[in-house]
Amino acid sequence: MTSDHLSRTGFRRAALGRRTGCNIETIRYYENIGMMPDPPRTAAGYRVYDETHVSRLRFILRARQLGFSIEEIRGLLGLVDSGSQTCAEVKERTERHLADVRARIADLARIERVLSETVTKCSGENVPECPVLEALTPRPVLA
Amino acid sequence: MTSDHLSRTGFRRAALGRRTGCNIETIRYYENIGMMPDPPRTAAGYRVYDETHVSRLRFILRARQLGFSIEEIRGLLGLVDSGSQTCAEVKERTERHLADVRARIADLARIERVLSETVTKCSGENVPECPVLEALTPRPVLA
DNA sequence: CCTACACTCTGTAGTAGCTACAGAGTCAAG
DNA sequence: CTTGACTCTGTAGCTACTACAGAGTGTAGG
Repeated sequence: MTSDHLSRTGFRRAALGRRTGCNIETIRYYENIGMMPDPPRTAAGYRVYDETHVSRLRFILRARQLGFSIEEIRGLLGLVDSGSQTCAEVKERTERHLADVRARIADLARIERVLSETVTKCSGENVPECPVLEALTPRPVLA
Repeated sequence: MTSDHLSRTGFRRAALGRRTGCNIETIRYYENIGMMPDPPRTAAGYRVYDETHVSRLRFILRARQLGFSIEEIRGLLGLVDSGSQTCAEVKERTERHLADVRARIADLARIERVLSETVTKCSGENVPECPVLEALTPRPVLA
């Protein structure tokens, strides 16, 4: 690695992955779908990253950790990139996402309740009859 | 539709879909991946279903509603099909799945907490500064 | 100078669980 | 004999990655 090819602060994909905890294939994926900018290249075609890429990737990763979809993140990044973001707009988007998260929790909580209630009815013995299987086997409509 | 081709109780894909609330493409998908048996066919190649298919499909759909994965359902069906199911075995599998559901709830609850706490800090005004964006923008390590 | 090794490049395929479509065939009723 | 509703098949699309093959690059050690 010569300092001709990588500027004093530049580094490559593996280093970006190491600094952010991101899989290096994922970095390329984010570039392909336009979430990360196409970085400059060395003469040999190697990507060269700097601190701006670290920041942007961390933003994306943190948003993913908070359950934002790629499209939601793309929207947030678009606002920030254009400098047109306002707290009002971001708050609204976050509240929409939050509603979605709460809906998913409600779904899972319903599942959790049914499963845990059913499982308590299980004898846990070596018999073929099982309340779980009965719950999965809908009874005839008229019986 | 002649009664030569469809036995007295037989019906086709759209009818099976209607009776179970299942998308007809999904039925074919379950057959392709071996969750549903290949049904008999008419001379023209049309699938012919009966009540056994209704039961099995309802089992699958109900299990999906309870969050079981296709592979988990395949396992349960395998037990039932071989007649070797015991309450002990089914209970164990259900508890493993339940643990998974609870882990997913915990993940989402953590997300919900962070998002809702952050959103309460939002002024919601037409200013560019936003606590949500700050939460997504990791501060420098030494500052 | 050569080789070994670590890294990078690209395109592509696989994961889960469906869902949808194109283009062809079938069947019964009007 | 046409219309319309159904069916058939293979295949592609969706989300968000992850992994691999096969080729190229750059550097350190011998």
